[in-house]
Amino acid sequence: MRIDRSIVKPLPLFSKMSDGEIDQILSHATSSRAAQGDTVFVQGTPANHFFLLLNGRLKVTQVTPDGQQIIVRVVHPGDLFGFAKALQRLDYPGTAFAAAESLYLAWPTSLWSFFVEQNPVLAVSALQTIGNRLEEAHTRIREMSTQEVERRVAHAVLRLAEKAGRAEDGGIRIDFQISRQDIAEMTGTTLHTVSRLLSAWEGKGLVEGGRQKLLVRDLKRLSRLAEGEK
Amino acid sequence: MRIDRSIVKPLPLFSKMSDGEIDQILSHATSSRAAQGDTVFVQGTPANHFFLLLNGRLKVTQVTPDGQQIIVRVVHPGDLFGFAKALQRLDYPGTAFAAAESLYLAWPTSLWSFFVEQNPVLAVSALQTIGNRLEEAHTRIREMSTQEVERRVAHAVLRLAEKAGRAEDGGIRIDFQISRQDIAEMTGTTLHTVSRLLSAWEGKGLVEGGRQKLLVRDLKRLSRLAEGEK
DNA sequence: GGTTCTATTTGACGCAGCGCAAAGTGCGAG
DNA sequence: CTCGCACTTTGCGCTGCGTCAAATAGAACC
Repeated sequence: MRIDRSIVKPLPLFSKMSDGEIDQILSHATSSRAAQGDTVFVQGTPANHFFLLLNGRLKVTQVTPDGQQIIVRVVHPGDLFGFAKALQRLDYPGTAFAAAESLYLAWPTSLWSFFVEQNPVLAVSALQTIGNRLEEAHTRIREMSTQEVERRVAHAVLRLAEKAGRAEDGGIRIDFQISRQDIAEMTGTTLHTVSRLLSAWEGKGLVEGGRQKLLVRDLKRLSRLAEGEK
Repeated sequence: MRIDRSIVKPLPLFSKMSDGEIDQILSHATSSRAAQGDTVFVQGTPANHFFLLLNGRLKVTQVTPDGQQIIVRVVHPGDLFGFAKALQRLDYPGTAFAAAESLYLAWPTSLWSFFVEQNPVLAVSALQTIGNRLEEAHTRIREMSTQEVERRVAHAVLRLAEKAGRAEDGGIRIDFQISRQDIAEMTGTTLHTVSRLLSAWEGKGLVEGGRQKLLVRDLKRLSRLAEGEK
């Protein structure tokens, strides 16, 4: 399968690589399509591949031994994902599935060390990628430790708007299907509380709900709410 | 300043390097001592160095804009810390200070890319290090999302016992000064609740408290408690 | 040995948000 | 068009844990 260089060239991950290097890496990749609801990899299975999302949107979830689920993160186009091998793991720590029709590249994990050692720039980039992700995780921990639910949910919605927002008349549309349950799992609360909050916000004209849909009408006021101003 | 190779050789980070490579890296390092309470770096200041803890124990904290504090992590001997540069940041995201008399190495951040590109094995190791840290962060998020306070505190204490425990007659001593407040900041609760829990546990013979001290008497039962069995 | 400072304990009280339950609604399948 | 399912909304009662407040106890310092 032939993948065109121009597709990945704008991504920060590849920005410092020469055309030759990019081609070299792409020559080992296979591209795949995932329909909405399809899983890309499953928690606990051997981590045989690592991936790059070209298009669409994925949710990565973890299930605890006692059956509770959380959303670890949302994968946006351009993100590397599923590189468990770099985490010194043999299996995937979570399950990734498509929240929208998605297109992604896959490489065998066995090539990871090879790529990194061949191409130190990739190593530095990858390090930055994980670094960012670590920082996101710390942000989430900080929010969960210190903020009440309403602010956390507001922050989560704002991040979604920023990362997955599409301008629309009257606001910013979250560009994939997302349920109250999903938002609850991203913020450590219950779908009931999220529903109540969104209803309240809708009453104040901040957002507009819908089945698996969300439209942010007043970004400014939502931001203020997230910052703790009542 | 001359640092002997044998000090760092047993650390996983250096395990795959040749003596020559290790010497090369050490030749750029300076070693420092921090007395209890000293800060190694401060949140928001330019990240001019990255570090390796040889000895002692550090706490890394973050303060939120509204003055709330959380403990991001505890640094144990052998850990790299403060490599904000790899996180694509120019300043330190937190403050590190010594919870016990500590000894550490420091390198200018400007050498980071150089080291990584010179020495791909280091890159892979560093990636694994951050990967582990990311996983820890996710564990914490998962716990905060799904578990009630008692289990979270139990898990935190168990981790401390594992990473910083020293066998002692009658139990495992946490090997540095740690307050109820610290434990609260590690688990996202208040010092009051932690104090109440520890008192209750002490009554049941699980732990033994003290001012800034903690001794785990019954690891087994504490583990069961952490797993949710009452 | 007393004074002071900081850490810890403990009690009393209140409420944010969870659990439970039931009703409402949009959407896809047929 | 209608049926049925999955998602959402909303009400209500309860409780885990935070907040406020005050007492107690080590440690450090003079």
